[in-house]
Amino acid sequence: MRVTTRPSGTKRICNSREEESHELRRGPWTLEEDTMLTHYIARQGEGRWNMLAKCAGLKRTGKSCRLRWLNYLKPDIKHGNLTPQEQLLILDLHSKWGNRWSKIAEHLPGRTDNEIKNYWRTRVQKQARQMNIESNSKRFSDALRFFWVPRLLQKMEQTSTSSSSSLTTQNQMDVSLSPNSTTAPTPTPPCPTPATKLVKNPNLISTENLMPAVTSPNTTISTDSITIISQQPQIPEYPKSPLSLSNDYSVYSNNPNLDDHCYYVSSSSFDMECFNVEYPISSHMGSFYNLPPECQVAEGNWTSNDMTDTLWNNLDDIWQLRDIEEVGI
DNA sequence: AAACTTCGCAACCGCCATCCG
DNA sequence: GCGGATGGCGGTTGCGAAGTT
Repeated sequence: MRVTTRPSGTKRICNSREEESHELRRGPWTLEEDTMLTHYIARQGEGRWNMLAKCAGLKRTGKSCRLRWLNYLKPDIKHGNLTPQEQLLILDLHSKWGNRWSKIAEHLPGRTDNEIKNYWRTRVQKQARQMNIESNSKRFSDALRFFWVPRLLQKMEQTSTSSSSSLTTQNQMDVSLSPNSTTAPTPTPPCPTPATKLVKNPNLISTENLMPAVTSPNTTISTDSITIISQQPQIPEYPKSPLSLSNDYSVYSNNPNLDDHCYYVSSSSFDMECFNVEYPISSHMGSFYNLPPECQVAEGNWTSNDMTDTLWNNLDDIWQLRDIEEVGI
């Protein structure tokens, strides 16, 4: 099949079996086309897209109609920016499943695989480029864990404090913790996040034997993992294992019962105002909490080049310390 | 203000799996 | 079992908008 693009936005499909070679439109959909497609699906339902395209009088391929419907016209599609909760969930799920966009999209109601894929490529991978590292590398996943995730959690908190009732509607989250905590050395929160607290749910597994005692009011409980679980819909196969924006730390491999120790904060008792963020703190993370003042950045510019340079330098220090510990020097 | 660059995202493409006659 | 039609997925492209020089 030969395809020739035309300036008019249509292309001629030359097919030996289809000598009538009708014009097929390409490019952006017009309002009229959207209306035709929407009305047709409202009457006849979706599916059989090639047939649908013809019957609806659309000069589009079935695939194009399907894509337009699923990614844009379908009534339950959410438009607009991804919320911090959704972003966090994407980071989480991508760390588990990789580029399985449709699978990830299943856990974000109203969001399409295309949108998530675009988010990853334009935002997340951009960050990796700025840091001059591979987006699928361990270093980058560490960067996500140590800086991006806390940042998103901070945004979530800010959002919740400004509209505390919003959590009862969309995107209710659970935070699950792995037990592999180490006591943080009375850390100041990682930049630029203020300290937040974790709410323990007494109705669920007691964490007293899982979490080291907190040593001061400003101490955050630490963990190597944060899992955000979308509550709607409940999807059985959602992994309950402790999360892992990067999960190759030895503490994981040394703990075969990790799942047993995982605990969940019920969304019904989820109080964002005293929501406790667990920052990933390992024993070598002391330096992480002694970040220089320049790390304290204002809202909105944490991804600037200066910022990433600073963060990156600190991550380098952390990794060096980790390497030294692992090698036992 | 114009030229240029970067960004964000809708849409397309190619491949693969499944369905169905 | 075979082959065409269809649907679904992940990767890529093209273009308008926004930002920068």
